[in-house]
Formats: sequence, C-alpha cells, structure tokens
Amino acid sequence: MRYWLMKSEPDEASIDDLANAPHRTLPWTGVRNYQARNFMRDVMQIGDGVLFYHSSCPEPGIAGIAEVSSSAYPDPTQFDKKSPYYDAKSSQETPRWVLVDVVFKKKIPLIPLAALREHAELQNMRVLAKGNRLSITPVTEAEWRFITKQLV
DNA sequence: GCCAACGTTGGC
DNA sequence: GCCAACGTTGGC
Repeated sequence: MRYWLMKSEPDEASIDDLANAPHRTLPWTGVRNYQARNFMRDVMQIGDGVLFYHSSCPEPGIAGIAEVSSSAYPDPTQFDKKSPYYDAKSSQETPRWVLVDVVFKKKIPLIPLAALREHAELQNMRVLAKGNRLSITPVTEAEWRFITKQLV
C-alpha cells in the first residue's frame, strides 16, 4: 500500500469531473514522462491512496482524495491521431505509454500549495521540491497521514 | 506572459 | 556518451 500525489489540470479533469464520471472513475490519460509512467507501470497497486492535485490553474493545490483502481494498461490516446497525446513513435504491438484508472473517494476543501509549504511535516514532499515537474510523485505514509488527518 | 527548472532530442 | 538546443511544466 503506497500513496501518491497526481497532478491534473482542472480544465481537463477536475475532482468534480472525477466525482461525476461513470463509476466515479477516470483513466489517467496523457502521462508522457518516463518516470511518471514507470511509477504507474512498476510500483502502483490497486488500492493505493491518491492526493488529487489541481495544477496550472488559479488555485493550485490538493482538491480531493482518490484511489488507484486498476493495474497499468496502455493509454489509448497514444494511438489516436486526433488526440494531443498522440505519439507517432508508439505502436499497438509495443505501446510506450500506460495509465491506471483512478476512482473518486472524496472532495476536500482545497489545500493550496502555499498552505502545504507552511508545514514542517511536509518540507520534504517531492511535489514541493524546487523545480519539481513530475505529474506523479510518491507521498510517504507520514505525509499522507498528516495531510488526511490534520489538513482535511 | 514570464521564466526557472527540468526532460528530450539529435549531431558529433 | 556528451552536451547544446529546444520543448514543456507550472507557479507567479
């Protein structure tokens, strides 16, 4: 059982979109970074906890709690020529990109990025590291517990 | 829109 | 394998 922080641009997929999706589940499409892909492919397991983070928006921060609900499988958008995530170098035979399904758990009052930075308990969070751009980062159990028990 | 920081590409 | 150039992320 592990914990993750997963970034999503709310214009594309917000916590409300997840809550309103069929089965309250969305495939985490569009990851095109090898490190993030490898987390999904090699490390994630069904039931892992997810901090749903809104990025590239007026109020970046943690907007909800979700859970990994599938193992990794090929991201169909890589084969779709009309998709912004299309990858001409990938193929059905040897897919380059994978995704997992994520299921909604709950929406929370937004915890802004600036608020996360105020807590000494979170000073080593990967997502807060200078220059971090990874869209999927591991969260320690201590960080998870602090956020879900003290800040929610 | 700016720009720091990082990831990827490709020539050599 | 090196590294310059380019592209992307994402907060502000």
